[in-house]
Amino acid sequence: MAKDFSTREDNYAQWYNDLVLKAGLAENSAVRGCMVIKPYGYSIWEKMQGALDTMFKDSGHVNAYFPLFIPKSFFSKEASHVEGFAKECAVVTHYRLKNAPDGSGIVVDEDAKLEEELIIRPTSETIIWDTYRNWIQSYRDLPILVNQWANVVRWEMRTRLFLRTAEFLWQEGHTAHATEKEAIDEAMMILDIYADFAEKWMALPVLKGKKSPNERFAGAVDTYCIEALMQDGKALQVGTSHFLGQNFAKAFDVKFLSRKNELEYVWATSWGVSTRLMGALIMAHSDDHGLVIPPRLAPIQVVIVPIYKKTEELAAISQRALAIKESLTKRGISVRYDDRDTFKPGWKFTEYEFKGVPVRMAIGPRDMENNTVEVARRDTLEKEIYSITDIENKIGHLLEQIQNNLFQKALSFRESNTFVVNTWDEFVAQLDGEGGFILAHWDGTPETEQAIKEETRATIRTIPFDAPAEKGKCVYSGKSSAHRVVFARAY
RNA sequence: CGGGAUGUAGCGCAGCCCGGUUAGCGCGCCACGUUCGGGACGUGGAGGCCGUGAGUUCAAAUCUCACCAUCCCGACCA
Repeated sequence: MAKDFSTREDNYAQWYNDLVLKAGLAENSAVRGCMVIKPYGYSIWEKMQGALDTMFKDSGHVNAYFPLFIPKSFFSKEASHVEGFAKECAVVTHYRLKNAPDGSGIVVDEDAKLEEELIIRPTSETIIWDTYRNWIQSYRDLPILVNQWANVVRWEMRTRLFLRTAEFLWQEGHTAHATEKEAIDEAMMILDIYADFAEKWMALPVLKGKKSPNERFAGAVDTYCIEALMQDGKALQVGTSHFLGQNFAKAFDVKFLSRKNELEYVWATSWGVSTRLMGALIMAHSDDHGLVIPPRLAPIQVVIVPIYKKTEELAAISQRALAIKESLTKRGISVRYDDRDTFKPGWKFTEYEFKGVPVRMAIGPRDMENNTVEVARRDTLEKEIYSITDIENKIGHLLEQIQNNLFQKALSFRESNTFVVNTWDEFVAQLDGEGGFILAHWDGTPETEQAIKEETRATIRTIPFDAPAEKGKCVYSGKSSAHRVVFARAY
């Protein structure tokens, strides 16, 4: 099949990397740890943005934009927040360059040193809560339901395209509320939106739950998350929603007068998903033939390839193809008609397969005679001859079917890779074998979680909301536990 | 930041140990012709500061040192 392309079994990490590069999604840039997102990759991200943005707005949120730079002093106001991010911050110290006196090039002008260094945002809680102080005086100013689409920078040690880059794109929601309950409800509602998006758009089944204290966001009271399982048996955190309590309100002195005329601190949430979703999408569905993109996120949902020997044939085929394209477009399906004569049909087949286009149509002389098209679906690689009557509805249904099939496939993969484990030996054996989600008892202490992590590299991915009550003994300490949690090795 | 590996044409690699004409090969690219229902073939052609910088030498892709970058495995994280 595709040349120069690793298989999953062969080398999973290499397979992923090849896929991203060769399908034209992204590539490494001249800047360490930062990627160039190429047009095809970016168009998938735009689809994700579009769907999420609509969901946020439908639930009452509005978009705004805050600065890329944050004064250093803001960072130290929330103690655990600074501790969590200090080690990975890019810092701006000067604002001017000059020619080197010895003519060796451009150097930093030491006279242009900033009074106070600026941090390039790793996340925007601090600058936003500093701003909210001015926006909030009364309970009537609440809630504030703001989202921002932005880039952030975290100086990561080791980067991987989409999964972990020094600069990444994301959205971060920052809301302010009058009561604790309202803030928790908000954080939970957003988690539902994320889960809905993952399952309905990305065809990616996710577990919803709470993070253990060790895995909690720096500065949060509680972190809720959605967690997915990748094909190599490793977990990927795809989205988080944090209940921040009054931590940031206290740090930035954001108070409001309640109905009872009492001065109270504001309750907060923050939540985000990033271009890491691209990594999740790629790893969840793709195969050894290349990318597989769920129809609802595919920039091109249907590609039509003409097959002809002589140019005279092409005119008639094109007429047919363009008519089909128009009827599909009217039904809201995005179609590309690829009549380039510079590539052969076989080449195009492989190319679109590699790029994960959900449906491919071929129209040749036989089809012209029989009023048919050959339809190939990317998810199963099956081919079928369709009559062109009512083609737009048939293709519409097929796209829905593919979307559902991808979700079901991912779901059954997750189910068959979720294991109930009761002893430490089983626990270790499972991790060293096929991996997957491991349901095990945990005594609830950070010490045990830390010890397990050090010995096995596995972490508690989530404490599922729907975990049934079940008395048991911690796999590590043997102490009692009320329910199972989800362990896995993670990206 | 620790361990390992790799930087030679757009991509994948050979050459390096053992220094010596014009640095090769496959794919891709360009032109023309034959092809076109699963990555076609022929003929001709273009394309290289051998990662960067110092050094050793009459002579460096090749030897030495430093630096930079990338990938893999850890620690950190969305």
